[in-house]
Formats: sequence, structure tokens, C-alpha cells
Amino acid sequence: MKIATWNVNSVRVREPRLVAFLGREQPDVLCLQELKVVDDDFPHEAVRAAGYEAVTFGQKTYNGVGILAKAGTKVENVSRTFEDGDDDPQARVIAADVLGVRVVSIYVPNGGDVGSEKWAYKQSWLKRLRTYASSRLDLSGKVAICGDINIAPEARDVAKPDRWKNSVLFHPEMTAAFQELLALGLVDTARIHHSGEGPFTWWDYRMLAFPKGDGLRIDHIFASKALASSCSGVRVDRDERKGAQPSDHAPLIAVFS
DNA sequence: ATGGCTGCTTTGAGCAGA
Repeated sequence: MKIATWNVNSVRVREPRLVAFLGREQPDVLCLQELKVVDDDFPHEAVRAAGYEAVTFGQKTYNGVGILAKAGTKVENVSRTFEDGDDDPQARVIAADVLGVRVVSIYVPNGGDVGSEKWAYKQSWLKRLRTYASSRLDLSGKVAICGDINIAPEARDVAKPDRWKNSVLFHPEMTAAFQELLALGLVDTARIHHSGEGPFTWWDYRMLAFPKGDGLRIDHIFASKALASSCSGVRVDRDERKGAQPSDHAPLIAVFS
């Protein structure tokens, strides 16, 4: 089973790349973030033509998440939001049962500047994510939490740590929140197979970050132990960050035997 | 040390991303 996650930064703009990616990689499941469209505007026709069906939790302008699976695959028990009774005006989480795995596609808030309102929102959102993971997910079963987590957990996850050490992506409070999430019983699958630098998943559009190698590993696939034990490989599709009109994030792909 | 790009929006300057 191949599970991929990709912050497409506008599914409208990225539609040709999305279709090409599906055809090339043929993932069983693809989690998307930053759709930036309402559900009615999602390119269902193009996705169907590529052999996939999508469930989405869209939003105009910002946010929006989805889960794609091959046509014919059952996608069941779809839930949107944390379902904790606390209204979140931002569409950042969708979950579904696919091929025996509870798949969660999430888009963690960026956090703006450290100490800002957006920072507080990121902090509280991560707390709600922990509560959700421990109370709404059966972490003793097969679970995959995939998405743009907006946290680089360690120095080896940041090409230029000194540059980023005080940013919202690599702040000690955030790296601690990352570890608290894993402590619930989740495995950072990329680290099963990569012990060195990276693999990075995001490069700022500005500052020639990609050609300069100024990358961060902020997109992740967290697997419950029951699922992680079968993880046979994880990689980043860096080619998606090249060429015309790339997303600033590259897809992350995990294979489970 | 900053911003440099990209996509969005009551179409166009400002917000947001990370």
C-alpha cells in the first residue's frame, strides 16, 4: 500500500501536476492540503479521469484538505473537523477508512510570527490534534496521519538550522509539540529509513530557496506502530518542486508492504 | 537582518503562506 501526502498550494493551479503525479506514482491513497477551493470547485472530473475518487473538506481562498483513493476502493466513515464540538472556521482535517487504515489528512496552521495570534492558534490547534489522536483514533490499530505539519522536529530536518532556529517552523515549543504527538504512539515514518539530513519537503518560493538547498522537512506521514512495522520505504518526489508552476511543497510518499 | 515568490481576492493592492 502506497500512501502519499502533498500540499498542492491551490488545486486549481496544480491540477495538471496532480493528474500527472497520480498517473506516474499510482498511490493507493493521496492526502492533499491547501486546496484553496470550495468542494464544488474541486476538479473531480480530472481526478476521475486519472482513475481516482476524492473526498474533500474545502474552503475558499485558504486551507482545504482532501483524501484521494483509486476508483473502486471503498472510502468509508469520512469525518471532517476534529468533531470535538469546538467550531474551527478553517478546514484543516479530514479522515476516512481506506484499505484497512484510518487515514487523516491534516494541514497544521503555519503560526505567523512567534507570539502572534496565529502562533497561539497553532499552539491550541496542536493541542486539539493531540486530543483528537488520543480520543478519536484507535492508535492500537492501523492509522496514518499525513500532511503539512509545519514543524521541522530536529536540526537535521533543516538545511540551515541557524537561519530557522527562531521561526515558527523550528521553534523549541513546536519541536516539543511534535515529540508529544509521537509519544501518543506514532512513528515518524521518514525516520525509519533516513537517519541523515532531510529528506526536505518544502522550500520557500522566495530567496531561491530550492536551488540554494534551503529546505525543511515539515510534511510528515505519522503511522501507528501497527502500520509503521510494515513501512518498507519513504521518499520525497523532489521533481515536483522543479519546472513550471511547482507547489512550494514536494510530495512525500510512504510504502507499506 | 530583510526580502526577494506565488496564489488568492467584490481586479488589484494587500493578505497569507512558511
